[in-house]
Parts: sequence; structure tokens; C-alpha cells
Amino acid sequence: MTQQAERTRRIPLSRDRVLTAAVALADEAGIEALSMRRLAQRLGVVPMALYKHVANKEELLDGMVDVLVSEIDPPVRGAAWNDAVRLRVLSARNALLRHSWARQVLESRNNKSPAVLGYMDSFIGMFLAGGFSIDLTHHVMHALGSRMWGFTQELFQDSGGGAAAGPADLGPEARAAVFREMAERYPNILKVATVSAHEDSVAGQGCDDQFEFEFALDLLLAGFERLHRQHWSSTPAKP
Amino acid sequence: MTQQAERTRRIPLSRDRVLTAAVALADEAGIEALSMRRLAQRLGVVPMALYKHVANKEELLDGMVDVLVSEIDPPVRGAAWNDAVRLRVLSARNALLRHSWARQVLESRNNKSPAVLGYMDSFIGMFLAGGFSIDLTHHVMHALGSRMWGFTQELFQDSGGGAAAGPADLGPEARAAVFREMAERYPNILKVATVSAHEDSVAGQGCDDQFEFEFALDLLLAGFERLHRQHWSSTPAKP
DNA sequence: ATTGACAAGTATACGGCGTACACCTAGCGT
DNA sequence: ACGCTAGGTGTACGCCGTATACTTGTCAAT
Repeated sequence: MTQQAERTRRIPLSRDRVLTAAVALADEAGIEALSMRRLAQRLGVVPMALYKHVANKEELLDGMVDVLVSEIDPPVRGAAWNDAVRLRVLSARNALLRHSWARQVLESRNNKSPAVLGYMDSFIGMFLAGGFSIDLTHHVMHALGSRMWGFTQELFQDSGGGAAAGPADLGPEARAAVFREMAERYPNILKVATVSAHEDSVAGQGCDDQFEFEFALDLLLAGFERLHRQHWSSTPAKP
Repeated sequence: MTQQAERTRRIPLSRDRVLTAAVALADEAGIEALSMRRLAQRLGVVPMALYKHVANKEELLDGMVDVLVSEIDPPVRGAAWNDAVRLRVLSARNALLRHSWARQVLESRNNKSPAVLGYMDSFIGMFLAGGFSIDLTHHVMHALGSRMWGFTQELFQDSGGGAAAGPADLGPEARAAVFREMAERYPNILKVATVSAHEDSVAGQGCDDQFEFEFALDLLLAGFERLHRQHWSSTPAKP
């Protein structure tokens, strides 16, 4: 009976179950809250049990990236290269935005899993299918960089008030003082921050990240197209 | 005498000394080896002594970024905007390349110190001085993203052999097997990897990171220039 | 010269982390 | 019936950041 009860109650661990739980935990509690111990607890298991399914925490993170990659749509078929690339990147971005930990984890990984290599391979394939030379494709991939994953370093996401000021909200007079100091010390930041702010707040929610992302993406894609049309090559002459 | 000896032997700690030592330690031993305890040891002091000069490890890292920023050249005066931007970015890149920890630390920071804000402000100033609209400048800064700091996510820096394969060097027959499997599973990666490899190795030291960086940078700068010339605006029409 | 405030450095301890290692145990092919 | 093995356990180690409470060395005002 005890065996029976336990058998029905507890489905055995597996690499997949571990990875899925890790993703869920990181989604909910943030990547900094993802520890082997907490993950084990969530799975109703002792910490060391995880090590029967992943070699160590690094491999756990690699596995989480694989989960992420599996959520990216395959390339659309029969589209022009630029549409294909654009859609794929935006699909990756959607996956990324669903998982707040993804950017940080992707940035920290060096060794590529088969899933990651597969994604990169098929990504490269879109340019080659579009008639790009291997040479140009190579450089174009570098130029895309992390934009291939649908993200870039965000510059202005900070907490508004200048410096490492303070966590507390400020009264209106203090706000004005901060504003005045900002205007004096960082006049240019203030200009771009206010031009796009709909609220009266300094550096409010004025930045539409999605717009910024697509702006830069399209700028690059247009540049790629131009180079492709003029048969650009990194080694201009061959004797 | 004892006092005298100790006074001469030990110059007192200071925030600057702490930050400088932290930078040196991270330079030499890698960022993952930088702990408060090790840093204290290097300074001949008990760990908690550091906390009289930095609030916590986060602030230590922020301070290290400030050191980094201080190594970036100021903008050249009297140059065209694109030359100014280009030179400044490459100067930042040089500073970055001197400190292997810089990329990772910059990526992880959210709150900007005054030094960082100052750099951004003067960076923005280069575009404005070049006649860019505030609107375009804003989007252009986003498009640059981390390239402002002289880096991008490196894509191909991995350890050659596919997958999370193994740490050991392989014999020639094993190498060939890996190669064959790569060719089968990741044909496109293999193409771009081999076209730029001077050695017979797969994904050898074929990538000239500096070239790739400048390639993408110049592509973006050219795009910026085009938009500027045609008076691009994110809000095309005004009633 | 004495004192006493204050800043700099110390000592100890806590809770958390990743994970090495030895152990148990259930289920299965023989 | 038996032993192998895969999966799960218990304990322990060394590291980490840092809270708290202490000593000590310096110097200004008395």
C-alpha cells in the first residue's frame, strides 16, 4: 500500500521534468532565486537527486536555454530572406519576453548545445537561401549578434532618478531638485529622455522597447540588403 | 617603533584603493574569482574592512565600471559626428579589451552611476552636435546598444567541437568523426566557419573580432547617416 | 596632558550556496 | 533467489556575502 501510494503520488524525476521545473521557477521567482536546493524542494526531492539528471548547475542553465530555443518558431517557408529573418527574430524575441531570465542566461553561456547550434544553423540557412554569399553571411551574423535572439542590451531601463540615488519615492520638491541637477549635469540625456516621455516624469515609460528593437533590426536588414545587392565582399580583389 | 613600522608598512584603505585592487584582481584571476574575501586578503585586511568603503559587492562592481569608464578617451573635438562616434566607440572597446571581466559586469548592471551617465550624456552630445534631431538620436542610441561600450555578444567564440562534447583534445580520427557529424547536422555553420578559417581546423581562430565589430559598427553608422540626411522622424506627419 | 568622539579595522557568526562522497533501496533480468 | 544498477538520500565541506558587536588608533577640544 505504501509502495502503491508512493508510486502513484510521485512520478519519477527526469531531465525534462527538472528542466521544466527550473524554467517555471525562474519565470516565477527570478533567476537569482533559482538554486539547486530550491529547485529540489519544488520537486519534492533532496538537492542531490537533481545531480542524477543534470551534471551541475551550468548544465541546468544550458538545458533551460534548450527549452527556450524549442519555443522559437521554425523559419517560415517560401518567404523572402528578409521577411524570414525578421519574423524569426521577432519569434525569438517573443519567447525571450516570456522568460525574464533568458537574456541574462543567454549572455552568460559560452558553450553551445546542439539545440543552439541547430538554431544558428537554420538561421544562417535563411541568408544562404536568400542568395547571400557565405562571406557576407558570416559577417552579417556577427553584426546581428544577440539580436538573433531577439534582444539587445537595454540602455535606458534604469530607475529614473540619477546616480545610485535612493529607493524611496520623492516628494515633489525633491523631484524638482533631482530634475534640476539632471538638467545641469546630463543635459543631453535629459533631452532625449523628455522628448519621448508621454508623462511628465523624467525618463518615464517613454521608451517603446519593441519599437526600438525593430528600428535597429530593420536598419541592419536594410544595410544587409544593400551590401548583398552590390555583391559586397570582405576581400575585394582576387588576383 | 611598532606603531612606526606599521604606519609605514600599511597605507590605509580607501575607496579608490579598494576599487583599483578589485580591478586588478579581476583582471588577473577572472571575475568569478573576485570575492570580497579574496579581495580583502589581497589588501592584507579582514573581509569586513571593505565594507567601510563600499556598501556591498554590488556597489563594488558599480565602482569597477566607473574605473573602466575613466579609461575611455573623451570625444575628439572638431571632428565630424561619425568620426567622433567611431573613435570613441573604439576607444571604449580598447578599454574593454584590457579588462576581460568588463563585458559581463556591464551587462549585469542596471543602475547607472554618475560616471556612466556622464559617458552616455557626452555620447549623445556627439550626435546632437552633428545636427541629429533629438528624436533620431534617441533611436540611434538604442540601436547602438551595448556597441556604445565597444562590445557585442560574441557568437562564435566557443570551444570548437560541437555540443557540450568534451574537454580533452581528440585524436585525428576522432576529429574527423566530429567534423563529419558537424557537416551532417550543421552544414551551414560549417560553411561559414570554414570560409574564414586559415587553418585546417574547424572554427579555428578564423574570426577577426575586431573586423566584425567594425563591420557592424560602420553598417549602423552608415544607416544613421542615411536617416539623418533624409530627415527621418519616428512620427512622420504632424497635423 | 586628558578625554572622548569618531573613523578604520577586527572577530565572530549566520544562513545560503554548489556539490563530493558514501549509502540505501526498489525493480529487473538472469 | 540474487545481484546489478539507476534513482533517491544523508551528511559534510568549503566557499560565499554580510549583520552585529568589538577594539584601536587619531586628533580636537578641553
